[in-house]
Amino acid sequence: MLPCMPTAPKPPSSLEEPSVPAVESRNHGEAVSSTPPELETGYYVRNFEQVLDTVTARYGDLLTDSESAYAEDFGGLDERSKRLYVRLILRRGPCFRRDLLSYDEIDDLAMAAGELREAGFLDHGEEAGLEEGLAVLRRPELIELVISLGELTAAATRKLKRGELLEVLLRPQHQEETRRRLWAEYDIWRPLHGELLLLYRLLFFGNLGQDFSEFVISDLGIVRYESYPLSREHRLFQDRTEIDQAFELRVTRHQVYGLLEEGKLEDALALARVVSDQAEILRPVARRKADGILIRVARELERRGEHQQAVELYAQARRPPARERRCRALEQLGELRQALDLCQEMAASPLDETESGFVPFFEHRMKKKLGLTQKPWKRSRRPTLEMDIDPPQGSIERATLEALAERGRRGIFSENWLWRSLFGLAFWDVVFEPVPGVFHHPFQTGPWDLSRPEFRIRRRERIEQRLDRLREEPDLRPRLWPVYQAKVGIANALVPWHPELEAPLHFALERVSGPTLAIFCDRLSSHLRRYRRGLPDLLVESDDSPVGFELLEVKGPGDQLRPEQGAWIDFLNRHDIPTRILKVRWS
DNA sequence: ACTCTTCTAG
DNA sequence: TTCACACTATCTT
DNA sequence: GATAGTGTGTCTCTAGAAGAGTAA
Ligand SMILES: [Mn+2]
Ligand SMILES: [Mn+2]
Repeated sequence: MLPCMPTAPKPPSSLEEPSVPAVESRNHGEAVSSTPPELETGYYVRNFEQVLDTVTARYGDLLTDSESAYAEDFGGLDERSKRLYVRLILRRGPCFRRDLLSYDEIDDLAMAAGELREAGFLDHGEEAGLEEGLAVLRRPELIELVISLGELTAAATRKLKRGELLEVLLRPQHQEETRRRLWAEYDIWRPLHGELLLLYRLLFFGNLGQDFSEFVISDLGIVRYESYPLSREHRLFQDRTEIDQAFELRVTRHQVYGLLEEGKLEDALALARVVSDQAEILRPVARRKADGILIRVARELERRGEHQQAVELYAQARRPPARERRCRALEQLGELRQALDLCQEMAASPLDETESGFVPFFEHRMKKKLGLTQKPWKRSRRPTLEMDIDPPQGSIERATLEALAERGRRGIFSENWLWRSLFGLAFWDVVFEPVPGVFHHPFQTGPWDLSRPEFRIRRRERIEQRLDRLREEPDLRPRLWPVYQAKVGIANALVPWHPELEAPLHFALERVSGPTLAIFCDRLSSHLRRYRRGLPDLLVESDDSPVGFELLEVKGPGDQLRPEQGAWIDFLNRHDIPTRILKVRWS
């Protein structure tokens, strides 16, 4: 791990604006924003406070005293101290060297630090681990420190890398002296309560993948979010238990991944067992997270040949591929009967296409091994086309597209993005409809339930109506093009806006009819997470197709069809949208 | 002096 | 800070 | 052909500063 940069880059000296601003179309060339992006001084404090205030207002009754005090005490600081605290707590740290800190907009760092220390928002980091403290030093200073310990000569340290220098300093016999010298020679500052802020972030965003930079990139127009009314009366977390579970699960996941990285499977397993014990009582969203941890650890157990333990963890996880993996692990254990039973359970109610695709052959294999059948396994056949192609230069899909074009068949690389985009455009207003409880903060690219079956269920009427409309409209352009024009550039989980996608989108809009699109949207809207994968690679013109085009899933040598892909191919053919596998051979 | 990586700020 | 897809290696048939 | 493991790009921004590593 590399050190945090101990420096605080100066704000860029204001560059001279050219008197005649160059005409630059940023943001995908939508209307030129006339406002030169500029943020007021201390903008980051305002954003910070907005998060604290929102969370306090929405979750105040569920917060502990110390959690509430965090926001309240912060509010009591003066502006200077707030700025310093936010500057530091938002950086990687966790420790900083006083001599390398400098912010133009904070006039008196010492005074700010003094107040922060008094209010319990800053310390000298002596409690921090030595490793974290040492992270504030650059390589030359580490060398100096190593030499001062008398362990190595200057010459001997020359070639050592940063990590090796740290290793020397962290040796048990040197730790005490290293620690003493580090804190004697450097004034180290460490902002406190990062863990409380993490909780506030989780409550504000509902995840930890988003952070304060959302405010900035949004204010600057770098990312444009759709505007929708927030549901203030609906909380993402219903009670304290739910908050704790969500938070704990994220912490645990982080720990588990770290442990597995270090090869400490036993410790990871211990954590996984704790998760496993409480998996039953988790609500769906938390349950998914828990399942992810269980599956990850169980997978590692499988690799080590610990199939029995893997089976136990898989048994507590719901989401795919937990059952498939459990079947395979049971097979390894020789528990063929159990494997078959589980497999038939899956057959009765598959959770996704990996499950329904797995069931047939595995069931057959178990029956064969149990002596319940003799028949050989026959794979289901799908319409297939073969083609010889020259060079594998670039992607095989592109090469195939060119080869088809040479034969007078124009097409585009469509895969998942095209159909998701068309779905997103055709249902834009439905997606952003303010259904209660699905919009919690201003930086969402879609409603909270977009990927789940609830999306369809909760908007049943409107979705059915829209599908009916589509079924009446041969030409999609009058409906979708205006949406495209109006919304281009606005962040939407369904719609990527790369400029180079515009041409293929046009190509598709000229050829895909409303009734055809309705077939895709019907399926996608019913359970996006389940159906967003596996769509065929190419959309190609076709004269003898009832819909004017056909879809092709390109398969090179050594690439085989995945269950989700097979499921889409079968589905589309059932609905009279010609879809084939195109096997490519090198000529 | 060079490339590569990480981090920050807006 | 994931997820979907493809490629490669290895073993089995 | 089945399976596991790995690599790639990814609409969750991006220019620029500075450090690390390397080589001459
Ligand atoms: Mn593909
Ligand atoms: Mn393909």
